[in-house]
Amino acid sequence: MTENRSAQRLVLHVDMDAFYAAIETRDNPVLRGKPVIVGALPGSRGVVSTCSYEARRFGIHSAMPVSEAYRRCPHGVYLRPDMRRYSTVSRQVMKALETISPTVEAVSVDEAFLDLTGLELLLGEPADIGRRTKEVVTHTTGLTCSVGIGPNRLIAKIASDHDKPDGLTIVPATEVLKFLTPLPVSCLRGVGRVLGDQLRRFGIRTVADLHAWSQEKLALHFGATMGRMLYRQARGMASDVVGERDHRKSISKETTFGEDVTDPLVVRDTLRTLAAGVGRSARRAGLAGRCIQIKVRLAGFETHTRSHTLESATDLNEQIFDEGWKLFEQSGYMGSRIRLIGVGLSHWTSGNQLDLFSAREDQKRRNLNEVKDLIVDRFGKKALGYESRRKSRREGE
DNA sequence: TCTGGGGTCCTTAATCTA
DNA sequence: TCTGTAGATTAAGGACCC
Repeated sequence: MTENRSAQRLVLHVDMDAFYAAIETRDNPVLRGKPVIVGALPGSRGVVSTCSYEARRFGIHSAMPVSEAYRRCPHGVYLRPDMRRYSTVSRQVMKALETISPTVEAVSVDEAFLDLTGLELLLGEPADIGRRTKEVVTHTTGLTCSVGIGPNRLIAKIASDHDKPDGLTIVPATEVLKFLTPLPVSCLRGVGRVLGDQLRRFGIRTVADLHAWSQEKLALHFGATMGRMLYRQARGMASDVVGERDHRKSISKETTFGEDVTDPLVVRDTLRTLAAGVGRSARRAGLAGRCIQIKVRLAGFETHTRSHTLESATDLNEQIFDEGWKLFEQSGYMGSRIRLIGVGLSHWTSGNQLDLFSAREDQKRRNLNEVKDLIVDRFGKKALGYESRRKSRREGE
């Protein structure tokens, strides 16, 4: 984190090029050279996750509504994401990166930071390490990536985005301001549409414009936290620590209905399914949470949340559902046109804070639920019915 | 144009508690 | 015992990221 140390540190950022679309094209050569769009299918509600560079020529980009993408490119190839396959490739990429540096931090399925500090003696100049990283990734996966190298995470990340696809950009510590100041403020972390608009109203369009503002002035207009963050980033100051990511802080599942729903029974059934998904994820991660939150998006797209903190933690499907349904009943949205419903679990509590007896009882129920999940996963719901019928027959004998 | 899903972090306000 | 206060916790909403 220390800025004076930054001069000696070296951080590399790897960003896979059009990751999902590239995997689809690699695995199905017929798609080569075609606009490939991965995300929701045309005719459904949803957005584009990733698209090939051929599709980008039509102005398509990620987060664009798929209806708009289809208008721009009706002859494109539209595919649903296959996250399991992408995760497998992602693990191969991360494994390959570990041959470059022992400190690899996976930021997402298609991005990672590497700490290169001290490796120059072993692997050569930053440019050599960058080229070698790209070679290793391509050799392992058959995919290309873009690499940025800089004195901290911010600069490395902006550098990897600077020359895409298949690029390599190196920004020495002495060149940071020269590299950063001509860029638009939207390249900075935390500057999205809303803050971008606000900054523009003050005439701030580039990092150079931002650089001219004092921290006090920024804090006055954008709040102390944001002001400090903008001030530091405009000077290329950021964390240079690469390492393990913090553990996840929440688990949630949500779904957007194909058409808005007013029937409480449909909402209830959906919430039950989502709660089961949250419970299953929590048990698999060995987590139990005290805070249950629901999310409701109405037809007009306004989104509301309601939450409740329990006295003790849970990971049980039924309890997550019960609390979630209670929150929905109390929310006053019953009978409204619902676009999306979601449920989440957070505020983890470690097991030793639970009352021992109830923890044991909970464990029994957890085990039972886990077994039921496994049976349903592997053999479908019918198998569960068969098991319970056989059990009741045995008990009757 | 008409907006997914799964996350994190920040802000603000109300309430609780030492 | 009463009151003021600061800090923690809870709840809700929003922005942003991939």
